[in-house]
Amino acid sequence: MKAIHGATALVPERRFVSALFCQRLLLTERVPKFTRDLPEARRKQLIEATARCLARFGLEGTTVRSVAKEAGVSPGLVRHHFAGMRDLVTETYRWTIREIGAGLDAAVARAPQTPEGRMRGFIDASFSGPLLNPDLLGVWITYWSLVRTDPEVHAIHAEVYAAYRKNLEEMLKAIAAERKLEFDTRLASLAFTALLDGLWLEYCLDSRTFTPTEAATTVHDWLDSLIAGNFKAQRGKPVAA
Amino acid sequence: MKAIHGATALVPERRFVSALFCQRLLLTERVPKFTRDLPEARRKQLIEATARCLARFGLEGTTVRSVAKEAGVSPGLVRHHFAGMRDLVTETYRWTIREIGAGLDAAVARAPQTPEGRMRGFIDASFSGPLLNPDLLGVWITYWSLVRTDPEVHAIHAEVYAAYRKNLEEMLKAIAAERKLEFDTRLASLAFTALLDGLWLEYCLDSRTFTPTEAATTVHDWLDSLIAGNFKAQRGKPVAA
DNA sequence: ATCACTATTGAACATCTGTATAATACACAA
DNA sequence: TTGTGTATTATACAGATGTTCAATAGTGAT
Repeated sequence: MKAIHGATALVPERRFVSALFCQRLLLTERVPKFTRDLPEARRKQLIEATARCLARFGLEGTTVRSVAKEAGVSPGLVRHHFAGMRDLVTETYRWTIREIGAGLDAAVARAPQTPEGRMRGFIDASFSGPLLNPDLLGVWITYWSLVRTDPEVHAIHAEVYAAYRKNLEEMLKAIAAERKLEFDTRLASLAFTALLDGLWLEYCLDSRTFTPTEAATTVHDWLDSLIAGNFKAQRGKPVAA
Repeated sequence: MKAIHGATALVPERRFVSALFCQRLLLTERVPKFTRDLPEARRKQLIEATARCLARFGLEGTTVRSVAKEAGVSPGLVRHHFAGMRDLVTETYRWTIREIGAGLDAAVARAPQTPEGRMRGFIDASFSGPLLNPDLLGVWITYWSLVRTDPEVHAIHAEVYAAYRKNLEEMLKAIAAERKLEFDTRLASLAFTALLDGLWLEYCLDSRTFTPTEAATTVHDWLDSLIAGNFKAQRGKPVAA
């Protein structure tokens, strides 16, 4: 389906006019029509512009022209720095993953360095800061869509998500060892991520339903229950008819 | 971004050749180039074709032509039965919601008619049958995308999801009354839906990570814990630093 | 200053999109 | 069989899309 952009104006048409710029004008110096940038810096600008477009318009509304407009450059530049739109979106995927992962890792590192402390830091970080930005869901939905369509993105997803859950499983194992608990850490990490992601998804879809604090409380309570020894999932337990 | 369709062939080009058709040919009767259908029937065919396209190609790959091809009709027919692509996709949204809702309601009705029995029937139905079809996620992702973009779809979502959770909250209240438990049913239904939806999402994204049985077991265990009195979420409880 | 490099632009291209519309022909009634 | 309504087709159209490419002009080196 063709994209239906909302309002026409996406980004201020005029370039940013700095003091230096005005000074140049007064001194009748040459006014540059554009500024050159190192490829690395320009790539980052384009990636961030792509993320903003994905958040606002979804994959269908993220085009060479909308990204270029958002970044304040000409459409041709996109193809100069990336192999194509497909490449640009995939790179934006990788970039977003790294950003979020780094943020979570930092939160865990800041938390009290006990097994439980790290886990609780992870929970709180999941419902605060940049992860609570509903726009992030717009970007993430695109990735889910691509995970289903694009084999390359699917491979990236499988790898990243396995590491994500393995990391959590290690934390849960540490808690189990510390508290001398016995439970299936694989299923526990599965339940934990499902609860966390489900709450995050629902909050981003409609933030009026509950507060981030309530979401965090819900997961903390789940962890309380786990620590109290109430998690008893066993692999292969038959489902009630 | 423009859609990148996979293989060229989406649907068999040749129409279905029935025995009756061959008989007509042998008898040198007139061979109809197309068959007429009641608008209602044709609308349903187009809606189902749209759902298949959404599942395979996502929103960007679902076009007037791909839907028409999938349904085995000419592109013009789409506009004859629907106001436009936007209308067709929205109707497909409504249709999918009704299908799933009816399936879940039927499963609940088949279950043992006790508060707990209905709840467990709901859980099992969520991880069996048509809901386990990973293609459904492809359709659902489209809706999430539209919920963020289209105010009309957002309104539908808010309404449907509120009813969905209210229904679950009623079931939880019945359990609480039966077992004489005291817990915040709103937060409990929130946690339940988050756990359920999170597991469903992850399974559809990568079905090799765990089995549907394990997913159902996880939710059943959560319910066990609730019934055992371990759910103690209170509204406004401060989050641990 | 001048030069060389290349980041950047802007327009052109074929293709795909949703929509509009005239022509067609199926199915049913008389 | 003939006539009628309309479901259905086929084509046309303007606009949007990804990509290509020659021309331009910043920017640092000389």
